[in-house]
Amino acid sequence: MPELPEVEVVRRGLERWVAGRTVAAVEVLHPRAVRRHPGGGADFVARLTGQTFGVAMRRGKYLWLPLEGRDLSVLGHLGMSGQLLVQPTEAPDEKHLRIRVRFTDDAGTELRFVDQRTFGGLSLHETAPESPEGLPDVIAHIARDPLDPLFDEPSYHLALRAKRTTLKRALLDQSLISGVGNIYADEALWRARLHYERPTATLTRPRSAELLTHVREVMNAALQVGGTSFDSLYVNVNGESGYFDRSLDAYGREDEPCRRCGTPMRRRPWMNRSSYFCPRCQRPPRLPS
DNA sequence: CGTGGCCCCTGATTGC
DNA sequence: TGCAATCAGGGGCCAC
Repeated sequence: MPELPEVEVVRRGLERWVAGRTVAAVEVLHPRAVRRHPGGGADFVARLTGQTFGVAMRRGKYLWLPLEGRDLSVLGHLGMSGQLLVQPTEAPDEKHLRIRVRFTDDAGTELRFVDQRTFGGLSLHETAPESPEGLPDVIAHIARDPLDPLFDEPSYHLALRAKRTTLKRALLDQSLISGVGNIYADEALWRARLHYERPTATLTRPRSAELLTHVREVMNAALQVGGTSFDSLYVNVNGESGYFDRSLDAYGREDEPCRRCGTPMRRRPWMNRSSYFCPRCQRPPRLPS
């Protein structure tokens, strides 16, 4: 499933294959794929047709395509199963094709949003006031991600200290730090030898800095692997193909030996999903609240 | 207002 | 073998 590294690969693909192209026609094949668009499918089509895409931007797991000469962007989120593909116009429709964007040029390709589970979608939004990056207004509350050079580390630490919540919740809270999902949260916590239920307020400054380093390292490692395939015509690698699977140390490794100490890894139900951890390397907090 | 929990969706997998 | 239950999980939304 796409987290920050996968979305960045998609962004690079869009920058290469879609920037500067003008929209000739738009088809919305499933209403849920545009549910975040305030005016619905017909309005999405009407307002996007004739516009020209600028260079794709990304923050966390969101990406957006600015429209040239407008304070307006197409905002995209891949959800669990979304893909943005640049396909030859004659390629057969994917089973879960939700949105198609045709262009006025003769490059012979079109942009397709394919999404089996329809957790993701596209929508048009105004640019947030005074945002140099052209951030869409509806994601103005999303924090910068750990790979953003302007990520504010001292503020992040202070926010962690002030919260009355636990570590993994904080890692998944997109208003504190964006781009971290369930998989990379478990990976970073394992690398930092921290338990997912540890209260954030107990983290010292060096400890939170260390955690952040591990978050960045695991994301950069995934990005390196994912970055190998964006030469192709496809804008993204398949988020479900699992190219990073072999490199995972925690996620999905229930009962398998911890790669540090050999203790069987554990899985715990957590917020309708799972947390994987080493019971020896990642000791639970003394007073779980 | 901060925090935690529920639920949207579809296909693969598991269990009886 | 077939059908139902379970699981996957990002994030909006709502209740407390």
